[in-house]
Amino acid sequence: MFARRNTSPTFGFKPLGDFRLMSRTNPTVFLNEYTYKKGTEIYGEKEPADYVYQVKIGAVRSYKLLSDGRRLIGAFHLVGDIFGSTGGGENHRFTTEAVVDTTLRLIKRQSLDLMAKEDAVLTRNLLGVTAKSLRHAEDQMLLLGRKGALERVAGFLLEMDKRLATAGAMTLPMGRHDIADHLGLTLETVSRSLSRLRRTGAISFIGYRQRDIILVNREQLRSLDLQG
Amino acid sequence: MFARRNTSPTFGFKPLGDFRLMSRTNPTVFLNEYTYKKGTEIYGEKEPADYVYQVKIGAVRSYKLLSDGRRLIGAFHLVGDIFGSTGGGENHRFTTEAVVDTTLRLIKRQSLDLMAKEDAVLTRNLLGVTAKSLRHAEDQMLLLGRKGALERVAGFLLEMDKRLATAGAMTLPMGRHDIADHLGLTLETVSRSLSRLRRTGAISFIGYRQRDIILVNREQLRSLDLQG
DNA sequence: CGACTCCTTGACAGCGTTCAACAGTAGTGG
DNA sequence: CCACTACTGTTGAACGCTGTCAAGGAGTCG
Repeated sequence: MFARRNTSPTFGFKPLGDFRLMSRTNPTVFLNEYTYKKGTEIYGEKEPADYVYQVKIGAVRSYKLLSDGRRLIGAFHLVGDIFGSTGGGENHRFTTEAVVDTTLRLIKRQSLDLMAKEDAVLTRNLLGVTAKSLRHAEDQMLLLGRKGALERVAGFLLEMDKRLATAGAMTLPMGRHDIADHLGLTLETVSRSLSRLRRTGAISFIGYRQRDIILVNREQLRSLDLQG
Repeated sequence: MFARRNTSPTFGFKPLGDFRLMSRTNPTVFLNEYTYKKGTEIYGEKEPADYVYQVKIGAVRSYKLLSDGRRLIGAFHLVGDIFGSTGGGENHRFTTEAVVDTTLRLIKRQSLDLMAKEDAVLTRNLLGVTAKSLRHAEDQMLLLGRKGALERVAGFLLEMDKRLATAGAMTLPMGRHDIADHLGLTLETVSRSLSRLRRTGAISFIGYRQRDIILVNREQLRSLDLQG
């Protein structure tokens, strides 16, 4: 159902200094860049975690599957986001795929771990990355456990608005199916919720592209998406 | 609805060496012990995170509320568990309460942070605690987003069985309402699911105490709780 | 142009919630 | 120690939100 071919990543070697995990005492961490075509797998669940990644261009989904095919997308990783860090664990806990054509920066985790043993700054940066993932997961638990469909979709739009932040309108990189599997809904319910938000004037689609969305009334969305 | 009186904790001063976060290079961390009566708050969401805690006796629930009163219990902390670490953040992200009369070990986070600045071992232990919380939250997302009621309850029983591990039977410290708010269900659905598991012979209650449960057929429970 | 993907919309079913009644237990105060 | 009350858990009935099934439109790609 969700089977994908695993295309070899395009190779691109390049030392770069923009990685947030960068150590201060050991600033010469060499980074590779790879480009993944839309839909290709970056790594699989339970595979050894050899790299940590940062999104340079594109978007990534990381998900878990139940044995009968049900899928939950734990997170979308957008430009600038760091993912693949397991917080010390040996294996990945999610499968990740490129949502669209995506370029990633890579750093070997082995060298990272060796450095972290003697580099408190780097370790604390790793802690920061892990803590950020934890905060997101905690909020997502509340959403999945206790919010209705309209609240989930409204909350998702507000989050994407913050993270994509392209003046006025935003273009969602992912389709309805991905959104549904992130919000614990079906794609039909996501579609109906979006239509309802459009009818009530909270959002607006641009032209025929159903992924180009304007948040017309953020206040209305926020009132739908109750906070703690 | 969930209002509780905040009883002052019983004071008990005691240096102890059993805290897993303990630094190797700085082994003289002094710990306090406090006892909280059933139902009392340990700390509130958004309060400054001044301490990290370890459960010595009892059980703790940590939860978030929506403004209309809906509650999601993100985690139960049982004997030995460490909680309250925010992974570097300044404020707590959950409210925590004692589920039953509970004794905790405390360590001042300020001293922890100061030490961690120069102590890579301690920082990596903090990272380990945070990573463990993250793993639990990730599994809980899958449960809340994609599992049915019976699967959730079966999975919960198996998890509690592992963590409580009292030969043969286990005594759940929390009531149906707490279980429901942890699993994203209502207490009625939890009760019905448990009754159904009892009727099908997967579990059994001991005497009249509905919190004393024997997992008669773990294999049956595992087949209900699909894994990835 | 045809096949495919993605999205929307409608009709209907089902799972879990809501509302309600009841029983057993624990807690409280006389 | 008992009576009273509150709390906890179970069960039933009806409702409603979301899922399932199905059809169709619009855009994309070869």
